[in-house]
Order: sequence, then structure tokens, then C-alpha cells
Amino acid sequence: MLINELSKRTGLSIHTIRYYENLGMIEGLSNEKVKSNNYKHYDDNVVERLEIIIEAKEVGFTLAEIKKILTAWFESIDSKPETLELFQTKIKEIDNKIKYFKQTRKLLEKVCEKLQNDEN
Amino acid sequence: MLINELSKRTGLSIHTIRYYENLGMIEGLSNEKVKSNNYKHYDDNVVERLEIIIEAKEVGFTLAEIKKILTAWFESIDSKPETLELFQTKIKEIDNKIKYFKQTRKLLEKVCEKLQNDEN
DNA sequence: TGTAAGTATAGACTATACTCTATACTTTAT
DNA sequence: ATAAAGTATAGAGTATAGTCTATACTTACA
Repeated sequence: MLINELSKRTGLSIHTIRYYENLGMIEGLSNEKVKSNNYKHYDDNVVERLEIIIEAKEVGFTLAEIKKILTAWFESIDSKPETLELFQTKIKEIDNKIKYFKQTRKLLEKVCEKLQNDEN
Repeated sequence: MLINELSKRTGLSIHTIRYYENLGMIEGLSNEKVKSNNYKHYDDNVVERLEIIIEAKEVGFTLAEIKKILTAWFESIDSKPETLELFQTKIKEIDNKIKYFKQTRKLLEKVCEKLQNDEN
């Protein structure tokens, strides 16, 4: 698929996709046989990678961190112990964040209750 | 307390605290009786506000959103229905995020397993 | 066949959230 | 009394993550 379809499939703008491609997080390939243009083709793997990017961003990972996740997951080249440690640290961070989330959720609920009482 | 102690109590840099103060998220008061300086004094309420800021930032709220939370919580002036709706939406967002977190946690665990297997 | 839509590349611009620097004044410790 | 440390203010600079614009070329369709 070309970038337009990829954009529609993922919900990301064409600009954002190209931004990620420039960062080396995904890669499209131009058809070697077609010499008249340089249009890049993206396969389902790229869709999968973009979905992981979206999900991991949601959780607060930086693009640099997500790039490492993708490399470890798809390329498996980067099997250095540091990378493993990074991810183990990140898992702990996620557990911590969930705690924060629950605390903040409670705070927000209290705020809502307060607002509703003040209304009356 | 002065800004230095506030910084130590919260772990935030003096610069960051002033940045938040400029945004109107916290407020220090200069002692009216002392005319020789303009040093601002911060009370425990400011510590509490900063702790809420830290917690809410962790959860991905923007400073603009956090400012609204603080206003609703401490000043209760902003009891417009829009604000209530905003927070109710945010609670749903938090629930959604927790789902994402759990998914990403699973992905990371799989990545870690993969890395550990590749090592052998 | 021409014109609208799609694609590629580079670079400028924006928003958010800091972070640092410069300047000037005040307080504290020796 | 003076040097070091603390404080205030304004404004410049940085990092991250886009977002937009300009230019140029290609393709698709009426």
C-alpha cells in the first residue's frame, strides 16, 4: 500500500508517518522495477509497527524508547543486556504508573463529587 | 518557606517552580511587612498543589488540564458544567489508558522473554 | 491531454514543558 | 564590611513531537 492508504489504516497523518520514517521507526520500500517514481510501498508489518507506536505512546514512552522496543521485537538484533534491563525497568515504571493512575482517578472522582455538590 | 525549601520538599527545581507560578498554578506571597525584599513565601498548600501537579503529570495530563483540576479542587470557583464534563471524560480516559498500560506491559514482557531466549 | 490528486524531500514553524542565562538586588556568614 | 549564597524577573535556548509549506515530479481520470 502507498502512504495514503497507510494513513487511513492507522489514523496517523501522512506527515506524522513520514516523520516516523525519518526517525527510522518504520520503512517503506520503493519498487525497484518501477523507475519512473520513488513511491514507497508499505506492508502489513508497517501497520503493525505503527499500531505498537500508537499504543506505546499512549503509555508515555518516548519515540526513542519505542524505537528500541520495535528493534528488539522485530529485528532482535539489539539483544544487548542493557536493552533487556531497559525494558525490565520500563515494566516497573508501568506498574508504578498504574498506581499513579488509580490515585489520580480517585482525586478526579472527588473533584467531580465536589463540583456536583457545589452546583446544588 | 522560601523557594529553596519548597524546591527541596517537592524535588522540583527552582526554575520549574517559578515556571508553574508564572502559569498561575501556584502562588507565593511576599510578606507585606518586609519592604526591603520581594521574597515569596510558600505554605503547605503550595506543597500539596505541587504534589498534585507531579502526580497528574505522571498520568499524562497537560499543565493546562492540571490547572483546571487545581482550580476545581482548591478554589471551587470554576464549577461550570463543562469542567465537570471535562473531568468525567478524563476519568474515562484514565480507564482507557490503564487498558493500554496492561497491553503494553504484556508486549514488553514478551519482548523481554524474546531477548532472554536469544541470549542463550 | 490537461488538470486535479498523490507522492517525495527539505526545511520552516508550532506547542508544550521546561532549563538556562543575565542582571540586579538582598541576606547571611565570616 | 565583604564575599558567598539566595531571590526575582525577563528573556533566550533546548528537547520532543509533531505540523505545515514549498517545490517538484508522477499518476489517474474526465
